[in-house]
Amino acid sequence: MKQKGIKIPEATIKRLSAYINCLERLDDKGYQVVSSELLGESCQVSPAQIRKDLSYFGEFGVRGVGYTTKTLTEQIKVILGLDRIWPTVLVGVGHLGHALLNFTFFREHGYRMVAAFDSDPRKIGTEVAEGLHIQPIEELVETSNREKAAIGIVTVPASSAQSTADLLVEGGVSGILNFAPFKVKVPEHVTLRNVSIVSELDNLAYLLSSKKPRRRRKKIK
Amino acid sequence: MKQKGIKIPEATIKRLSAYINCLERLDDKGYQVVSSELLGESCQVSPAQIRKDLSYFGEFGVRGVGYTTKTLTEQIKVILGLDRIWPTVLVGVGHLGHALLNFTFFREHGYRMVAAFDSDPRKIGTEVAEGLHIQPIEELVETSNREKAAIGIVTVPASSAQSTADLLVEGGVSGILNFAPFKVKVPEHVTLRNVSIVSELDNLAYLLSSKKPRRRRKKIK
DNA sequence: CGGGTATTGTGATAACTATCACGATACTCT
DNA sequence: AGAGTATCGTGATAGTTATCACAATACCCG
Repeated sequence: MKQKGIKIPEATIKRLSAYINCLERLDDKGYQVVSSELLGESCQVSPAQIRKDLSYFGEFGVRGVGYTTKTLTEQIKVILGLDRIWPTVLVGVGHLGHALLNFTFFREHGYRMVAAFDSDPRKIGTEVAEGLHIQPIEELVETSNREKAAIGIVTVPASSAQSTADLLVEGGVSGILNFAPFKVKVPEHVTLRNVSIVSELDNLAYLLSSKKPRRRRKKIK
Repeated sequence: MKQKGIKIPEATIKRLSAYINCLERLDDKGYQVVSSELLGESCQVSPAQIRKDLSYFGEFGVRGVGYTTKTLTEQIKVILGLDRIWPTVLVGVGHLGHALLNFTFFREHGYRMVAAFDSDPRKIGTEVAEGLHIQPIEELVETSNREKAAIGIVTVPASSAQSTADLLVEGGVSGILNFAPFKVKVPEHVTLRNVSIVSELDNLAYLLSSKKPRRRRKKIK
């Protein structure tokens, strides 16, 4: 067992999140116990990597046997802090925001969408997910504080990303997940993560253009 | 200058993509020339890191001066393969798919959406972006081949992610960007990248729950 | 109940990535 | 034109992350 000020690789955390999904899938398939090899195959990570990742946090398996699927799932959720409810607000209900609000995975992982905001007056009041009505930006700070929002999701255009982040900070959130293609700045006590969809595509483009020169299969002449 | 079979860190590619955005912003602000320090400040990367990243691909700056903003932007685009058009198809026009189809950034980076597919019969024929009408899944393979699609974006539910990927491969794409929370498998000649939005949020949850115990500011009593 | 087998947990090692420090060099100004 | 200054490019170094190999150990079976 470790976890005493030792720093955990970010990649490990990312994989832990993936393990949850794979474990749930394996559980559905009837595996009550999984080995690191089986889990590794399922989520395309080496068995050693999985064991190492888990070893940062304790001992969860039984030698010679493997891991109890359901138990391990629960334990990883505890590690990631998914054993509690995270009140979450979202700002910017465009298509992306709308998609996130209705993403059932979130609810399953403990994120509760407590409010959604948009600056477009025409959208105010619209029910965007069950029981969730769009509120004007002006109510962001007050509502966030009242609902004790812990996480703010930013899905506004780049031009208003910074002002949105500022309001969320004022609203008392501890973490911000930013989808806008603009590197916002937040006070030190607020944790920030940026998701850059364009960057992912660009990465793909790089791999395609640099790696393998390969031709499309044509009709055999 | 390098770039001769030397492997480039993936993180470098990710940053290069970010540099483009920052450079364009700085250009808008009137900077015709930028130093690694200025650029670094703008995109929150150390100056040394920027120079190192660029050094993998050549020499783009002038000692004592800096980089010509517009030129560097163009050169990074060449590095990433963004100096050409990438015919792209998208499968699964839910909210997320819809958001991506209308994301203007894509067009600016050279991705041309040539087709969109969905399995819902009610959506077929709907114009989802300018000049782009939703087609049935059944036409995926033929259309992709005809349009010489290079990239396929998967925004379908997890349950149909694998079958969608299979069709895209059959349709001749070289790369797949998968947003579904399911680790699809593709033949070796196809490059795959997964984007896990849940994983990003989980990462945030982990940081929040493990790092700093901090209390919400209440009214001063 | 003891040997055989499977599979974990982890220290050691290798591979990768970022940071640092400084030589190289182009522009500026007198 | 030469000294001074700014800033790049990069080899060396430090730090981080993944892989490996094997000791530890729990279950199975006769």
